[in-house]
Amino acid sequence: MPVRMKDIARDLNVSVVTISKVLRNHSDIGPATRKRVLQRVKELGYQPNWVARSLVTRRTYIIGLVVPDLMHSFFAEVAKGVGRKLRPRGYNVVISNSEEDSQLEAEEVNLLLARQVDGLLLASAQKPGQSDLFERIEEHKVPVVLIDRRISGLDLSYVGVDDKQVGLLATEHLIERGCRRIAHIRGPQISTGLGRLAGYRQALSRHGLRVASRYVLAGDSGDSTGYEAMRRLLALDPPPDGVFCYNDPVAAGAMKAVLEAGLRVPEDLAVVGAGNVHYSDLLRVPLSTVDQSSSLIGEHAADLLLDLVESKRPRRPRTILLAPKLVVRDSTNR
Amino acid sequence: MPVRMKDIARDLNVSVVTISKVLRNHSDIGPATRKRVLQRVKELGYQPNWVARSLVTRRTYIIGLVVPDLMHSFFAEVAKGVGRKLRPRGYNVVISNSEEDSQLEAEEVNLLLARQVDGLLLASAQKPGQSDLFERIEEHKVPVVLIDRRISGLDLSYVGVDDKQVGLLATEHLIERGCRRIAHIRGPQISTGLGRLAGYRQALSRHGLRVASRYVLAGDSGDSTGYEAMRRLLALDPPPDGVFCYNDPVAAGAMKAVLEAGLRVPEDLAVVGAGNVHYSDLLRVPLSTVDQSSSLIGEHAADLLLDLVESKRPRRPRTILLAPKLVVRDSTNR
DNA sequence: TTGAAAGCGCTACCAT
DNA sequence: ATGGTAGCGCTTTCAA
Repeated sequence: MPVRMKDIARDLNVSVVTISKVLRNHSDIGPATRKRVLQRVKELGYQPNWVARSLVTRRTYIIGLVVPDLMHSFFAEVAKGVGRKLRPRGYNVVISNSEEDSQLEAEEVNLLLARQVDGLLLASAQKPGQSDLFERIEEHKVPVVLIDRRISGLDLSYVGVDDKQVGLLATEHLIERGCRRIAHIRGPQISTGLGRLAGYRQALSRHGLRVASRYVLAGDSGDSTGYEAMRRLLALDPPPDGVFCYNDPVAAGAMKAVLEAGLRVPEDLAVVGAGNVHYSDLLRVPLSTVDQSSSLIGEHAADLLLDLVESKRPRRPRTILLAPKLVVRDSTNR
Repeated sequence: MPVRMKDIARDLNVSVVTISKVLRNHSDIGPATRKRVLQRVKELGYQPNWVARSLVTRRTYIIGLVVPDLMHSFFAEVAKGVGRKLRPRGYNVVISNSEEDSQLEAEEVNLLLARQVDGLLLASAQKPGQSDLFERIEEHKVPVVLIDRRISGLDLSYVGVDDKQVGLLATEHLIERGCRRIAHIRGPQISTGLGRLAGYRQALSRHGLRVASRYVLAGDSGDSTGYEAMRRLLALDPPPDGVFCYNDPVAAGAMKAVLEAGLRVPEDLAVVGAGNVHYSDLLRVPLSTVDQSSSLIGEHAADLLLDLVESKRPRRPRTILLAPKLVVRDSTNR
């Protein structure tokens, strides 16, 4: 039903090959023929069938982007950055949501591989050594760039921020603002969560503060866990006077719990998040946070991946570490 | 390099057809052969090449989802709902960001059509009659379901809320809370923006309030425009004592402007948004809004589309209108 | 400058 | 129950 090259070729009494060459700006075509072909292509509104083309070229111009949660606007922003770079180059992006589940993630990646994607952008929920996912990717020889989360022991390209630095910046800021009982609501046991935790610990010990383990609570990455964790922290005696949260959604949830308990932010308890998602400025108390230049992460990752995809010979993995930046707002302004 | 059916066939001394049948659970294969095949498939980690399969079946199991802005978490939530329904059925979703630009949107859709997507989910930025986009889609015989925004004059399946009702609910709520000078920060000139505006007007006239045109300001859909628009509203004499905003991001921006001007929400000025995005509860003043069951919209749209895609014979377009629900929080609590 | 032939990896159809 | 043949729409190679 849709127009094929064959149809145009028949109309014009030329071969299919000629059409194909014109459409790909092949040089060895006479100007007259080229013009006739282009004319007819426009008349019929012909569009090449990418499935057929992909089968022979082995290039789909599809990039797979796997994120743990699109609702977390950090990842939406990364996705936007990725799209901004990839679209003008003719690529489409398939976005898969792993829901922070490594099993689901593996299935999604397998599907993407079966679809012959040209490359993979992965904010992985895998714990190290948890699966053979990366071996599969390796086998398929599909280039990968890790985003936001690194996987230890794997020599893959990576774009993200220095997470230890994130933890350091946030925690030292709290210390500098006079907090002395600083809690941390941790993230998952992946590079970001562990790195920020390490930064938190280092900041405390660097300033001679004790790391009280009861002040470190496991959460995961949503605002409801921030809320729950904060309620438990408030029940401690003495409660903390500052908290560094894994990310902004967690911090938003935590802040809600603090205010609900009748305490003031930042006077009674200062709060810092991480990620600088765009609504942080609009929260009950505008949230101090550590900016990760999310859309830049997406753009850099896309660039790195394009380089891998389009270079003929294998290239060494590269790492781009962006410097986190502290953004001070009211939630620590005391 | 990757394993093909041909390889397995050779190993096992059977034909490619046999492999193909086993993998698709075709009935007419002997249990012994089936077992041998499955065994070898597992050993080699074989995965069917979807590109090749698609070329012959004319089904890609890819659905295109076009949204104006992924960063607006309403659409991220819709996308999540869509994915939740489609993934278990073996579909992948290509998400395209049109950035509220109808030109860009048309290009994206064309690319998706060239990719032979099985169906299209479209939150369109097209103004009526603006382009031949829908004719192209029609030609390709690719099923479409419109999301959130309808296009007048087109008989296409649609899932969304009754936008006039959204405007009515929000505005009547403000009236009921004692507001008398009610402003509206409008959205773009598409069904959602126009519908909500109509609801706003109807609510006012129903209660004998004058619709002062200077109280209706054009915005588009982001928080920065909400902020700007609100500053202009506050400069009026008398300023409004209530405002209904096109959506939650606009409302968040508006609220920021109000508070910055030293006024109180809701005492001096009550604010209502629309969309009930998940962080609305966490804003400076928790935001009253009209819920649109965003992820349900995504799920229903996916269902409708699947029905269109998988039914042999053409089906009539269907419309699913979800009832908007008022969510009262502090921003109107007076 | 043009095109005939082969083939990408798979499935549909029809024999056996 | 199994497989040979043809073909999906395109590109690649090579000959004319």
